[in-house]
Amino acid sequence: MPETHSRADRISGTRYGNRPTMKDVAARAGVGLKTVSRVVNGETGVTAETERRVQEAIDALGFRRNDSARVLRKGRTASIGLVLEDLADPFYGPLSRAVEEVARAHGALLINGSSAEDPDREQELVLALCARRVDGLVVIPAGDDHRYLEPELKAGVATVFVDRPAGRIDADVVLSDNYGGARAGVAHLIAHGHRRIGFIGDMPRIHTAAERLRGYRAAMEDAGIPVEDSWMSLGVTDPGRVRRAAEEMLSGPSPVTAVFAGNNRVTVTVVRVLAEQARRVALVGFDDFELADLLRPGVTVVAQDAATLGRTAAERLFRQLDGLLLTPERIELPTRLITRGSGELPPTD
Amino acid sequence: MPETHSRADRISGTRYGNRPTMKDVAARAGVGLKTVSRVVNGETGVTAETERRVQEAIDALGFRRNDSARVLRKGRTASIGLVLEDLADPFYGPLSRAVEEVARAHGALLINGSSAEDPDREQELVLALCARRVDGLVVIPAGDDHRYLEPELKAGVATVFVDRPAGRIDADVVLSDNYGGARAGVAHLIAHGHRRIGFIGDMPRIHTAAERLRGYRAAMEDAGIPVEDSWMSLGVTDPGRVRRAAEEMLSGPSPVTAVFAGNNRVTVTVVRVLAEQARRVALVGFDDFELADLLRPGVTVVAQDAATLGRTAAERLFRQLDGLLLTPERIELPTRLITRGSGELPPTD
DNA sequence: TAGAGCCTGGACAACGTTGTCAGGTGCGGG
DNA sequence: CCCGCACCTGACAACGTTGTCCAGGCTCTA
Repeated sequence: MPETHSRADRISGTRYGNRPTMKDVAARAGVGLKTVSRVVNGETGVTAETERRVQEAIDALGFRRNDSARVLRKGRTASIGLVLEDLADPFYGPLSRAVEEVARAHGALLINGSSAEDPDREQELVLALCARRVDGLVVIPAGDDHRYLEPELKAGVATVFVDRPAGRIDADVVLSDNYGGARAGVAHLIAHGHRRIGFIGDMPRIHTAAERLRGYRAAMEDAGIPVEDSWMSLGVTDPGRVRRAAEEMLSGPSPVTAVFAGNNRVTVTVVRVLAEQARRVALVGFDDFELADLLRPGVTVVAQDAATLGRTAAERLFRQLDGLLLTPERIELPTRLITRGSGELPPTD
Repeated sequence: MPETHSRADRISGTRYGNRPTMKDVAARAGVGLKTVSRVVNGETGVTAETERRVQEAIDALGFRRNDSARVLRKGRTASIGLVLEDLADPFYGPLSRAVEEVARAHGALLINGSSAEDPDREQELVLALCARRVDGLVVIPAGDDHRYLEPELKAGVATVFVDRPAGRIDADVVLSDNYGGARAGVAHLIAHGHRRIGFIGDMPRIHTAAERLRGYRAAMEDAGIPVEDSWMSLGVTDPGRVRRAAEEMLSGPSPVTAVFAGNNRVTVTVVRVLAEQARRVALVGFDDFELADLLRPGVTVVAQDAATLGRTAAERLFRQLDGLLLTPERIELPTRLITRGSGELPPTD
């Protein structure tokens, strides 16, 4: 007989779902069902001898408690859901990990899904998670109307929004100071002598993009600089179009001498474009990214702390679950300007 | 009365767990329980009028099917588990996302957890996922003994290992050609005239690290170059120690003229160290990373495709679930050498 | 030695859903 | 006019677990 069993053996041998249950364990150990339950859950009131017998049966049968059934009985699932835009985006990795760590500390598992920036997909995911009866939700919203969550909130699903506020419902939200950060970043460029400053950002229907745009406008207005339309490119994220947008504002009738990039993906593409330019163009990006310090010049950024964002949200979620939070709040975390060279270049007309 | 309701209202109004059930919907609609089930699941055999009444009750009560109970009845959970090392590592983001996409295409959700490279934590996570009765598991193993999974495999939990093979059990595995990739990378350096080549990698108990080391040794042996101990640094990953290791092999009695970095984190740190050196040292890294092309010189790497790794594994998982795969297999994906400059620098003694 | 109290173990219902099956209604054909 | 058939609907059990409650046996004390 060969030493390795093929999967066919395994499946046909014991059909899927034919896992041993507490009943089977009880039968084998010659005890009652409830006694097995007690042993499995480490409850008191079982003789050492009985416990040994039960444990033996558990090991022999390869029994593992079915948490689905447990959930049904107990009400809580000890799992939380995280809905974000794209797990592959380096900004969300640390955020997700931070949420996971907090969940782990509370004995909960993390289910997560990517909305791909699509409101319908976000809703679909969120509702699927609610159907699974996750105890709580951390949501980085793609859509701007979350009334579909009303029944869930009523039913007691803890919910915290991150990075962008919820739309048309009253819920906790943890976000970065996008407006203040962008404003400071653009002011930094102005302080270094720039007046024709370009802005490349995402669609203004995305809250963060709108706020950063607002910060850009505010900084320009503070300095009394009228903004020309050709300096702004909104709703542009894919590399090809960002490239074109950057090239246009660099070569137009009143070419910019500096660029403010609305997020990390945009920044990276702009870096590429600027590297090809003959003249030196200043750059400040929103979001820090790895190796920004190793580029020549180093890239000056407005940094937000994704991990802290995630940790703060998750902690708030569990405080909700403990019944400690009564009123939805808006928590805004500060950003930090990190100067590395690209934002300190003087204008070259 | 204020327009916003406090969370206290919501919770005390309807206690947690007091969600409407099909029974409630049935009572309100004046129909039987099973009829509600039929409507909710889109089964046939319900009058339009009855369906309308039921739908009305559903909307009025904010009913949502409890998938936990459904799972209990049906046997499958339509969810799969992904256990990896660290979600925050840029290598795992795309992998995780790829797994998610495949899961989504099969109507399944993804639960994931980070093992933090700790075998105990890996086991804890895997077993927790099994207790939730995930239909399948994609595991990037941290440990090297997976016999604890035997009962689960017997019970029919589909399992695919990724990036590193399972230990002491017979299971599907999808991995990159670490040995061949490293060998090609080091051979590339040798072809450019280097003989004193350093290797900085992770602990050899990690399969990928061991394979890459083996590739390094093979390439050196192919060229008839005896390897000196001082050129190798194993089990080193945190930036501080990588830095020290790199500095030592650059300044020792027989200083290296080129470095092969065993993974992306090591590569990045080595780039930093090399940037501070007076003489030019060649570098080839295992794993590609964003912006590698923008550095001066661009960093030559042996690239593996994390997304393909994840997609391949997930697809295989679902084929297992469909009962189509009978024998565990080992699938090895090729790597690709991407030359960007750093690996083509000549030796400078 | 008898009664009280404690400890251990088991029977039973319930969690919310779905599969099975049988009952009831309306309609068409023989 | 009645039978049979198709169609719709609902009662009931079952999924695997946990909470409640009770029975029986033991020890301890008066």
